[in-house]
Amino acid sequence: MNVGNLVKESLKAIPEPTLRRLPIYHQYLKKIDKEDFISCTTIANDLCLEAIQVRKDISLTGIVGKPQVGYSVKQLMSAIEDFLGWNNVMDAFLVGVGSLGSAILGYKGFEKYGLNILAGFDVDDSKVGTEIHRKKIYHIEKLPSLIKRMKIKIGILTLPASCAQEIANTMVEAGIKALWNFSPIKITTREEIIVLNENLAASLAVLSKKLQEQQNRN
Amino acid sequence: MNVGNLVKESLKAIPEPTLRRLPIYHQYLKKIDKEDFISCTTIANDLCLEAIQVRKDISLTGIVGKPQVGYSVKQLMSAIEDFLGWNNVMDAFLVGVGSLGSAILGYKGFEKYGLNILAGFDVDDSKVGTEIHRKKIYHIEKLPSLIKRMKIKIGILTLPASCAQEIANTMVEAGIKALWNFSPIKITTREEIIVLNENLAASLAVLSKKLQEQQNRN
DNA sequence: TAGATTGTTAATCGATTAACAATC
DNA sequence: TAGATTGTTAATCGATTAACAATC
Repeated sequence: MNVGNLVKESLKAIPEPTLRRLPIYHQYLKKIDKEDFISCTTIANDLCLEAIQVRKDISLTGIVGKPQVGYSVKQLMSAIEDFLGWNNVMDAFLVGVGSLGSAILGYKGFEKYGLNILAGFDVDDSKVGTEIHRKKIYHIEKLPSLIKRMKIKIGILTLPASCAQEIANTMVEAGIKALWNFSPIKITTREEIIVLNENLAASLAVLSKKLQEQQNRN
Repeated sequence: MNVGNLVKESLKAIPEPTLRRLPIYHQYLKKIDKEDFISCTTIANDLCLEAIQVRKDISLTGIVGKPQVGYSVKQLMSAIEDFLGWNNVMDAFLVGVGSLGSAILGYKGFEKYGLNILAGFDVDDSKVGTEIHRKKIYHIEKLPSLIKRMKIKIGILTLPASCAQEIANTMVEAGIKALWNFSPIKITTREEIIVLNENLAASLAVLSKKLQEQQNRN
């Protein structure tokens, strides 16, 4: 692969399915890091995937393996970390400190994955001013000014359906560039803003419909 | 469409992207249910989708619209409910009553979406015997016998990476047919078991990589 | 009727999978 | 060297999108 291709390659967006599998490879490699080298066949077998798919995903991170040997586990892990930006931790605000919001505030794993939740926001005066899992909770009124002052780019929404879109709009106006939305409603914004809608009802629909289909088959 | 096609159609699995969008249409329709009829163009515009995609999704639920008028909002909502089985509530057990597990135990929305979490399970003796959000917490030892006795088909995993696979295996042996996994590791099982892996690291990878790409573009 | 909308068949696009050459 | 594995190009498959006929 020549330099021209590399440039072209880097301009092409990475397929979303690949992005979703890379952390799974990393989680898997963590468990088996006694081994020096691993082949994509082994990874695929253990994760119920196709070897060719693993190989293609890995090639997108830019790492090269050794024929007859496989990939260096260490090298592969750190290539995934670099590729996904886990070494450049980004700050985020979380809005809506209900039970799901609190759980996410307290999740220790995010910093390893490049995300640092700085603070939480809520309208509930009994929460404002307290700390939850060591993160300060501010009144939602302060959200726009703090987003601007601290140049926060990522917002996490754990809000009721009724106000999620409105608060999302406020945050985007204040300069937020990416929204991770756990509210039970789809958030829509200007095209250039990244929105990732995590919809529990959507996932549950997949689970229960597949279960129905499975039960009907027998 | 004749009866033969209907039968053929019902045997074909519904595409997963469609299953994920149907609940989003429902959440959207709830907000605007003053209107009698709605066109797929309107739905698509409001949800940033393509009209043809909405039309195709809707057609898979079996509902028919009226040319020049659109779809009856009421009819469409109840068709989605029926199609996704929201009227046949299924029981589930949740394993791992940490902060995420507790949040999910307490989420009121699931019953509307056809899921009733009956109880929680944990190894922590300070939790066993208590109630969290009105759900009893049992020791994980009792999991297999209760799954068998109550014929539970759905398990929700909110466990640390270190024990998630092992407990999943136990549950499948006891008769669980579907696993909804929030643990930070991919769960693999026998082919006929439905597994839905919700991996926060995977989602975060999509969000942060897209944000990187977006920032590099400018 | 004219026109807007649905329903269906065909074309396109992107991800997965297959085939095979390159490598150690 | 032979053989196992990677890397790359081509084929396949499924979802999205386009085109257009059917409908009220």
